[in-house]
Amino acid sequence: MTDIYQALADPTRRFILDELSKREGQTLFELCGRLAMAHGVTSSRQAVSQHLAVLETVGLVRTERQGRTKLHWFDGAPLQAALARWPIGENGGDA
Amino acid sequence: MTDIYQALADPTRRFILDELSKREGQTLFELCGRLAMAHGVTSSRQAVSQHLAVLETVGLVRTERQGRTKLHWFDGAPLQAALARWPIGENGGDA
DNA sequence: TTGACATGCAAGTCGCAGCTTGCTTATCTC
DNA sequence: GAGATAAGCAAGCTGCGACTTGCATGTCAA
Repeated sequence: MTDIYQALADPTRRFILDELSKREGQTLFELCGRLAMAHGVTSSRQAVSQHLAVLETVGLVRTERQGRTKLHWFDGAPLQAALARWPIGENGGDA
Repeated sequence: MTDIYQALADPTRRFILDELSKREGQTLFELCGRLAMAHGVTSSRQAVSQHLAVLETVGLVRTERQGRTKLHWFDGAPLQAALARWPIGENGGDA
């Protein structure tokens, strides 16, 4: 339903990826705090949770349950495939 | 208003980039035809025009007027910056 | 077991992106 | 100039995505 491009379209989700790429294995609560601190994101816990679900669906975030907490990891692999779709940088057309 | 990630979120806009990266300097009408042929995109001329405006705003498409036609070029440079935001592939965390 | 903590689920609301419709502008040909 | 072609503009409609609200589930500590 949701593809990786749509997942990246939301600013909050990009901030989440920022935080997860800086510090892996964060819980939902930890992430909410860091989003507020670093990016001024005031989203509620549920909102962040839904964003994480989207990111997990498209493979940008991997998760692991530990007791009553859920840890989240960033996975940049899907980005490579997504952006390899078009030529980057040099396309000696008119330059 | 619109950033590059939001610009990439729409499937039709991605098809437009596909076509423009395959064949540069296309007009709006030419593009509409190719979108229909190659991707089954049935969007109207106005819809495609609006998509092109978005792509031009974020720098993924460059244009040049020639008389009563307007030619469009794909520019992949903004993709590079968008990519560099997160680590791709190897991030020696837990591997 | 009880209470507190961390997360999940589901329905409802609201705003905006994408599309259409109709008209207008600009350029070329005759 | 008149007509045809290519594109631009603006207002209105509609569906979907992001958020909230309320409650349910599951886990740990006492």
